Amino acid sequence: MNTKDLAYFDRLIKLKNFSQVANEFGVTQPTITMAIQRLEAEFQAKLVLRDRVHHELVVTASGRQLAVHAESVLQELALAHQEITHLTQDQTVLGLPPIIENYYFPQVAASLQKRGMLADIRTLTGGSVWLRNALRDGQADLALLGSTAPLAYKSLIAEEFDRQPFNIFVSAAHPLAKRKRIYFSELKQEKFVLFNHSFVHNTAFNLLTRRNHFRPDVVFRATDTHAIMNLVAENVGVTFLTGIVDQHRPDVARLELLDDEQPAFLSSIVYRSSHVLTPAQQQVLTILRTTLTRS
Amino acid sequence: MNTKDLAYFDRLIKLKNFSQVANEFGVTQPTITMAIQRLEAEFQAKLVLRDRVHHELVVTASGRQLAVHAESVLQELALAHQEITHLTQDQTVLGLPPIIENYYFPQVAASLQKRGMLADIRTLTGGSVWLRNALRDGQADLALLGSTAPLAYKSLIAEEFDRQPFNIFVSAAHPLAKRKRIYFSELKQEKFVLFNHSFVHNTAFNLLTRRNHFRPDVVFRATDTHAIMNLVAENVGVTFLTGIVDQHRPDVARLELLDDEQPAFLSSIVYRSSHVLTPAQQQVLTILRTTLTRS
DNA sequence: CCCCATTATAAATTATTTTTATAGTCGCTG
DNA sequence: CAGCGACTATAAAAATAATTTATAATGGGG
Repeated sequence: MNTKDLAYFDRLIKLKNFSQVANEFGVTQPTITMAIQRLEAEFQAKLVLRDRVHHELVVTASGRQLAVHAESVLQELALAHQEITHLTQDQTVLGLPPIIENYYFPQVAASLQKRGMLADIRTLTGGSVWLRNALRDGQADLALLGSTAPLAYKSLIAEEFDRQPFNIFVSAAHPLAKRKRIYFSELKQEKFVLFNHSFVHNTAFNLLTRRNHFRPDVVFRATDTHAIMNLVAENVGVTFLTGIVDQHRPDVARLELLDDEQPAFLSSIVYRSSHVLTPAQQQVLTILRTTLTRS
Repeated sequence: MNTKDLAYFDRLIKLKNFSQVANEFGVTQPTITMAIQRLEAEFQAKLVLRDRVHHELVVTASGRQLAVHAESVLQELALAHQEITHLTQDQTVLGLPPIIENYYFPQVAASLQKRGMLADIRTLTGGSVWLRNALRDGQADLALLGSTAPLAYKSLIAEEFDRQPFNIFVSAAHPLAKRKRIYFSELKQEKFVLFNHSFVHNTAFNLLTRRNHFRPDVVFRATDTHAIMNLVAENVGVTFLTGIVDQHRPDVARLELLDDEQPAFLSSIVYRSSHVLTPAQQQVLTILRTTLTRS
């Protein structure tokens, strides 16, 4: 079977139009007709029904079933391409969420530089949720990810190396600024400045708001710690971040949370279980482990 | 790309000999040479090195990486074939471990028969561990599985419907037969007759022996409850089974375990998350749910 | 040195896919 | 209701791709 046929089929399921699929792939329309016929012969089943009455394309149960597998076959092959490209170029793509990039990466970078390995590393920045997908899709080979619970995905191997509590940051001008510790429930009336949705902070934050039965007033979401801190300093709102971002700013105060069973920010080294690490990637992994794991 | 090439490659990685692979597929040797060259061109990387000196075939890092994905592509396609065959024949293959087949299935079968659906169901018998693989590989569409912990596999959906403690069964002639309850540690000196390894009972049993620091004297392993019970009745050994197998035999006594945090035998309805259920399979699922879930 | 077991290469053959050209279906519209 | 437009199907020809046949190349061992 030709994987091209699966690619045609995959698009057909989505576009529901033979001619459009043909266009997208730069082939003629009968090519798609023939491809589908080949698949129908191969699997001995009708995959799509041409319902001319309601002029739409109906995907049969078999078609839906094949679509599921076609997609993962194509995904698997794309992954193979990505990984082998990185492999032959002896390049390592390391995914880093901004908080981790700021706090943990400098030590790692120093260690890598000493061994002359920093040049072979490309970093990829994004929220932990987004990076987890990038890792799965082969855009990254290794990643340092944040999470609120230990990462347990069959396709990924995660090695936790740190665990930090979340803190509340308020402007020095804020009435709460003189407090050292606070219960989350005391923040019901506050305005919040938070990370945008692809960050795990939200998972933890949502857990706490749910547990304390309130709908937080989120006035702004940003992608960058500094941006958030600047807004907090200006008293636009308060924020919810890990202690490690503490920049010792005189205009922002950090408060610890007093709640029981608080969520924590776990940091892990993560890579695909299906990924064959190059010697260089293996070395990067070792350096990450030795640099980050606190004894 | 042709999946045939991946199949050739997959075998080549294992056999490490072009001619043998050609033989297995009933093609000539240059076919394999060409297939590998096509893949090497496609992925722009050497996949195997022909080391004539030590006359063996060396798989490169890229080759190993591709092998991982090739295998899962082929597996995915085989699965698609299986599932679509079941789909078009409107057949449901239901996996049942023998204990569940004996205890839970009769009620289900009655319910299915009433709706005239029993004929479209083929059952597949085996230990829970074996059946889980059969389910993954598409040999079964649905299964009732036993486990000691909730089943959590990304590729499978499991709905727990019952939870039973494990019991000890001894011959009526056995000194322990007059007891009603017992600690597992009291069985250190006993001989055991158990299920063979593909049953979850062993997971639970091993947990208890490890926790109580002893190496059990397992005199026999069988695949069938009746066989085990007969051996127990003959005082060949004692056994470790769920209470539900209780056949109210006068020659065998059942003892409850007094240990804290005992493992339990969980029964779940399981199916592949990637599987598109036919209306018939959907119905079977509903019947399984309503029949098995105790309110 | 020749033979054996391997894998590679090239040309011929065979198989498969794609294109070109055209037909069929159905709904819509004047 | 004829004709047009938006679809998909079919058949023959053309273009590609895979496989075979025949033979070469490589290196080890008798």
